[in-house]
Amino acid sequence: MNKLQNIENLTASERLIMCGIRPSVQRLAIMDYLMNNHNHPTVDVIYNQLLPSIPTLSRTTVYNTVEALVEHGAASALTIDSRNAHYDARLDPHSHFMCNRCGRIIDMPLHYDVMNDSPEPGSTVESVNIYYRGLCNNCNSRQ
Amino acid sequence: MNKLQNIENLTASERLIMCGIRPSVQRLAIMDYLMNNHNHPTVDVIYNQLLPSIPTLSRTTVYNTVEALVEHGAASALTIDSRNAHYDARLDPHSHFMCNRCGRIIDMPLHYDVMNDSPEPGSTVESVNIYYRGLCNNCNSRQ
DNA sequence: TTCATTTTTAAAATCGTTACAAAATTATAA
DNA sequence: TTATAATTTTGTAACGATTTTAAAAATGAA
Repeated sequence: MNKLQNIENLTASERLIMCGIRPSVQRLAIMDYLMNNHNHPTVDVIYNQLLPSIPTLSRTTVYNTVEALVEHGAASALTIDSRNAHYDARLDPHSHFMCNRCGRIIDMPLHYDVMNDSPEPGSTVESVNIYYRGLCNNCNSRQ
Repeated sequence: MNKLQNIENLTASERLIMCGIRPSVQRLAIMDYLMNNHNHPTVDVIYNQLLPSIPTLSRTTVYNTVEALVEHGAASALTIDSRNAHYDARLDPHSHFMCNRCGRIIDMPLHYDVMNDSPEPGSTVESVNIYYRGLCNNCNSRQ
């Protein structure tokens, strides 16, 4: 629902409520993790990171929650990695780079006005993703 | 290997050879299908389309072949669809739109000089994909 | 032809994700 | 509060795309 201007400054709880998602212990933990770790985690990473603090957590809950977050505009799903989905709580326009060697995903600034493009008259663009691939600095310097 | 200028004008056989892939009946059929059908097919679509003419064809062969095509630069893989990979034999710079309702993938012109962007000093960009998502004209007009 | 190499094939295994139903939790209303 | 309904979480099973594996078939070289 990303309507208000500074949704980026809200707490996890506030963002959930603003997006129409009822907060629960699990949803708060997942939203909070995503907002404080801009590492574009997979479901499995989120699950394993939160397991110590929520020992009863189920993988299904993580799947359900990230699906709800994306559906309600509280986060977005990246398809840059064909193996599995990555999730991102940054809501401002930006793009992504994935290193072909180490798999790390790096945020990049977005220089283009991509939202105004359209494939054919009568179509409507709802979202745009720019995915760069290559070798990151680390992997490049290790020859 | 996409080095020569008009690789787009070559036959399937010529493109395979130029990319260092030994032509076989199956590889030729797959390369030819991709070059003549710009519908961004999945492995399953390719498999089912070619099965009538190559009744012994195996899905594994299609997987192996598209992997080789991508690896050697004779085609590219699209990760726009989280369900499964789509393949594209168009080698000139362009971007893609996927309709959220019907799933159709439409080619779009590329207006930006994305290959010159870089995530961090010392990194190298090997490929860029721009993925638009929304509703196509067809699906929009059906309310 | 014979032998080595490459390619194809089919079946099984893997793995991310989804479906499902029961258990637990939370909200509502008497 | 207590009873009841609705929502959420959980664990297991199912699913489906992809990968692995090993054997069979095809190809190339000598």
